[in-house]
Amino acid sequence: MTGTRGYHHGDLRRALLTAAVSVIEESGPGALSLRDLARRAGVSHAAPAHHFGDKAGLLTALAAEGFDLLAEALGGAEDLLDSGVAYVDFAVRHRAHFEVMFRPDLYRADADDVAAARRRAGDALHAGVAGLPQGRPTAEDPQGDALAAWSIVHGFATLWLAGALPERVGDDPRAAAREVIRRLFPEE
Amino acid sequence: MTGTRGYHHGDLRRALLTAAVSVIEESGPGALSLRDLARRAGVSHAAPAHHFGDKAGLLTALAAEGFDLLAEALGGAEDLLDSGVAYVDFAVRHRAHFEVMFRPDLYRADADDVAAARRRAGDALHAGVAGLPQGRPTAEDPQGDALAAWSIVHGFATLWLAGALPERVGDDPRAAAREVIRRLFPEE
DNA sequence: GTGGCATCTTGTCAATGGCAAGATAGGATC
DNA sequence: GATCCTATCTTGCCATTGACAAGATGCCAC
Repeated sequence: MTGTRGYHHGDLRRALLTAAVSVIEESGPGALSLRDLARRAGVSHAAPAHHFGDKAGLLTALAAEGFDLLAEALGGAEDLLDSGVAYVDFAVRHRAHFEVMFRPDLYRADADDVAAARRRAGDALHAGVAGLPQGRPTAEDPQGDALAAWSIVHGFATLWLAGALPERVGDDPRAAAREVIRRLFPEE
Repeated sequence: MTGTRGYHHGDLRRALLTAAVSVIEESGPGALSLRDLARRAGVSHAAPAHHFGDKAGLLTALAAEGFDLLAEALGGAEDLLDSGVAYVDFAVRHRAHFEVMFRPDLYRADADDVAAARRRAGDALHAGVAGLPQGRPTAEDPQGDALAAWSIVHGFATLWLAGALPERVGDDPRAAAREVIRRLFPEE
C-alpha cells in the first residue's frame, strides 16, 4: 500500500506522522528526531522538511489531528460520565497525540487548522455538560461545571500517563476514571 | 554573593538550576541547553557536567527540588480547599519545576532523592483529605477522595499552564481554582 | 609545602535541525 | 509524442548540541 518503491514514497506524510506517534509513545516528544523519522520511512534526511517545514510543523499537524480525534471520541458519548470516560480513554489510547496537544511550546498553537480542531473538541466537551440535570446547586454556572469536569478528567489522564498514580488505582483507566468523575457529579 | 570572580564560580550548581528555571519558564523544557546554561553562568560548556553528569541529571535535581517545594507549600494549608489552592498556586509560581516534575521522560524518576521528595509531597497531599468531615457519601474510600482531589487540582493547573483555558476564567488562578474545587467538595 | 580532591577548561566527536541547490517523477498542455 | 511544470525527494553543507576525555587550577587537610 505505502508504495515504498520508486523515487516517490507514496504517502510519506502519513508514514512520518505514524512513525512520530511510535517514537513519542515509547520515549516522549523530546526524543523525536526528524532524521530518525526519515530513516524509519526509508527516505533521505531532508524529506520531512518538504511536508512539514520543520519539527514544529510536524507536531502542529499531529496536534491538529489529535484535537479532531478527540472531538470524534467525545461526540459518541451519551451523558457527562460517558464523555469524561471517553476523554481519559482518548488520552490513554492516543497518548502521543494527547501529550503534544497540551504542550504548546512544541508546536504552533495559533495555526488555523489547530485552532479549528481545538474549537471542535471544545464544543464537544461543553455539549456533555449541557446535558446535566437542572436542579443542581451550581446550575446557574454551567461554564464553571464544564471547567471543573474538564479539569478532573484532564488531571486524571495526565497523572495516569505520567505514571504518577499509585499502583492501587489498578490498570483499567476507564473504570478508575469513572470512580473519580462520580465524585464530581454524584447526583447523576 | 555568587562570587563569580576567580577560577571557581562560587555556587555554580545553584546558578545553573536558577538559569534552567528561567529558560524553562520562557520557552519550555525542550529549549533547555546545557551549553546555554553554561554561557549564562559565565563558565565553560563542560562545567555543568561536573555537577549533574548530564542533562537528565540536572532535570532530576530540579524535579527533586520541586517535590520538596510542593511538600512545603502543601504543609501550610489549613483544610482541603486551602490545600488544593496551594497546589495550583505552586504550579503557577513554580511553573518550571512543575512542568518537569510530571514529565518522567525528561529525568531519572527512580532516583533516590526524587522518590523521597515525591513521597513527602504525596503525604502532604493525603493529609489534606484526611481532614474531610466523616458524614460524606464517599467517606468509606478516602483514597478515592484523594485521587479525585489530586486529579481536579492537577488538571486545572496543567490546563492553566498550557494556556488552554478560555479567557473568561480570568487571570487569578487562586480564585478560579477555588471555584473549581468547591464543586468537588461542596459541603465543606 | 605538599599531596589530594573538587572544580573548571579545552578539545573533540557523532548526531541533529535547518537551509540551499539539484535531481527525478508524473502529469498537464500543446 | 514532445515539452513544460510542479510536487517530491536527494545530496551537501553549516552551526549547535550533548557527551566524553584529558588537562589545568584552586582550595584544604595534614
